[in-house]
Amino acid sequence: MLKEERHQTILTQVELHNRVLLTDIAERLDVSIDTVRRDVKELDQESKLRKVHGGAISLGYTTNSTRNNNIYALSQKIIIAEKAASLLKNGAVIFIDGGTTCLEFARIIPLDIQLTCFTLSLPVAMVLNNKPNVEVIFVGGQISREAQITIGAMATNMLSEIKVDYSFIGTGYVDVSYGLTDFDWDIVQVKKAVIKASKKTVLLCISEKLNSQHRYKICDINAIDTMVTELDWNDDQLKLFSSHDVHIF
Amino acid sequence: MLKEERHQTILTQVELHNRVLLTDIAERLDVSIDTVRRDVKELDQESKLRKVHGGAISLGYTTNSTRNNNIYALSQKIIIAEKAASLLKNGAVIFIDGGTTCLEFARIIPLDIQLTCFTLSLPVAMVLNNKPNVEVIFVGGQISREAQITIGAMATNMLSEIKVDYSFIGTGYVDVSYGLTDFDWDIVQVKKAVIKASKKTVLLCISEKLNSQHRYKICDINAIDTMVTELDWNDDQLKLFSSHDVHIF
DNA sequence: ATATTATTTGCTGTTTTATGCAATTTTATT
DNA sequence: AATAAAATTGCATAAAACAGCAAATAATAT
Repeated sequence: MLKEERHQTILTQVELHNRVLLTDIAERLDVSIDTVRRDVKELDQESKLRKVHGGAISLGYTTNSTRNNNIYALSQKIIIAEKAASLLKNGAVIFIDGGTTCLEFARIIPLDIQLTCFTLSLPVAMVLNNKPNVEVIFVGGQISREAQITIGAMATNMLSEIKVDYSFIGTGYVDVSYGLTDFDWDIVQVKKAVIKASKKTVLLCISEKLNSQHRYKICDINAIDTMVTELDWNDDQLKLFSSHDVHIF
Repeated sequence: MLKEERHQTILTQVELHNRVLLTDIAERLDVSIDTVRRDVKELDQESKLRKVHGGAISLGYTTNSTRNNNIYALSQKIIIAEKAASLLKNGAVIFIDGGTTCLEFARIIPLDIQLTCFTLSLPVAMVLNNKPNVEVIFVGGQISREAQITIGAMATNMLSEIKVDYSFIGTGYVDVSYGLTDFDWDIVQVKKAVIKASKKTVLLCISEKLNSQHRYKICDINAIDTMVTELDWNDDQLKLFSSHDVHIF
């Protein structure tokens, strides 16, 4: 039996049951426990699973609390959040969207800056509420279970009655020529309302979501005033956006 | 059973019930109490929960009262919450107030009951959002930092446009003859609006807050339809309320 | 093909870790 | 203060991890 086959079997078992015992694997593969131990050690070093005393567990199984997306994506979001935070001005009235990138942005807001923040995201509101100099105003309405934001007529209604200096939206899918899109109609509606309610709109966007589209349109690309990504843009790349009135950051 | 699995089970139980007894866990996992104690100790050191005498409690219950180090300190609130939950009917449209007692109530709502819940409390909304059969509608407005609820004109405005079957309010200070009071004017305003928006009002109240008053009046005692406390009331005690149209539970 | 080298595997003894039990101390409640 | 429950401590046992070694296997060079 080849090592690679064993590795494959172990990974399959881990995915299937969320956990395995070294003794079970050793018996099933008919190899010594030491071999299994060495296999699991390697797989652990390759970050394919997590080795624990007596066995191994699936990576996804580790925590149910803070959705531990991959670490790489998180670091990208933090880069974006830091860039966006540098745009903040004292005393501003802003809006912060839902989603993990915007949550990261909310977390990174300095404690000494004075802001009035509208939001429709429950986690964002919780985070902002711990900033001593931020006044939080929550946009009410029906709560979307997965997204943890308010959606629906009540939300768009309330949004139609407010005006903010800057909105920071973390919307999904951006195509230079077609504009911003999303796959959820309700979410598209609130995002449209948010953009309408803001004098300037800042888009927080991971580069991998560039040049992709979904079912429903939010707005044209030039409805965005500033786009923040994790990249350092060179002139060639910037040219793509040159015809649109978007500031790339 | 791997240690990691036990940890996960313990954490899940803590999230669900806010508190667990070491003896319960030991029985459920079929390990000795010492093992459970060691597990909980580790989880405490990892800040995944808070270990207390006899068990563990969920974080977020950092009630910074000095001697809240026993597992039964929450029991009054849980007794009230359980009583109140028994009043729930399938399909009802209800409102849930802020505060720790109401949060306890929200947590204890059975997973299988179908409800539409309005709330103005961020923690309550987060909890309800994890109940598969509860539709959550958040009352928007300015967020009160300490209370973690919405206050102000925006909130009372939105409340004036809704009507619920039952509201569960966890207001502070109750005096049989004078009525309900509180020391925060803004909170009094929203509570008044809530009572107005509900066909029936249920008051969740720890007995120690009975017969005390504060600056601002919320309503008369007979504006309350049902009062839930942690006590078993005898006839003598009930007589106090006999002249008012309040159902004591 | 054969010899040489490198890698893998299983075994041994040792060390570490996990677990349960009993005796003692601490804590909470009446 | 008295009592009962829980925490702590020390200890024994067993399981697992580890390190080193030698045989077996695979890879490579000659």
